[in-house]
Amino acid sequence: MVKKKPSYWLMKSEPDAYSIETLEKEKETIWDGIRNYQARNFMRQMEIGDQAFFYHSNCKPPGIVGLMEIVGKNIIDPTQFDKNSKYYDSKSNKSNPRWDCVKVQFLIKSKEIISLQELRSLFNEEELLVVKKGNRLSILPVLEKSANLLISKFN
DNA sequence: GCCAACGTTGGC
DNA sequence: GCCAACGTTGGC
Repeated sequence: MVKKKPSYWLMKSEPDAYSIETLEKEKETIWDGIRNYQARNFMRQMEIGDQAFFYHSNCKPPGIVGLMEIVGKNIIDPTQFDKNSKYYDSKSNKSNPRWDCVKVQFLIKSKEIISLQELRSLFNEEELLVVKKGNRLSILPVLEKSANLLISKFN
């Protein structure tokens, strides 16, 4: 059987909420709390075996800190039904859940953060969407070519 | 369907 | 804290 080439993604998280260090300890997690349709739809496009760069946002400095692998998909986000969660969504219902997510597994941590500033010196907006000013999407696709360059920067 | 008001993200 | 860049909501 021929194995499909993985696609690459970038997933943002504020390190105060969930960091690469936490993922390294826990080994895997479900990427819950996504409440943006475009970001959700990107997760639906992901396939098992795809890889995703872990991006620390809203911190100093922001940037790429590691790499993960997609190990599960179409997972109902449980926080949408949890009234105590900040991600509770009163408009979602269990017979037709609005929010689902993927499960990710820790692969590697970058020796040093690849800061947004450095990313801007390496890529233009087309080569890596996260360098676009004002880009608020928390999940983005990454071109294979850009992914290869990024991975080579990890050591 | 339009659009104003409002909310959120996230860099700086 | 400021603000740019959107996404969402709701009146009409």
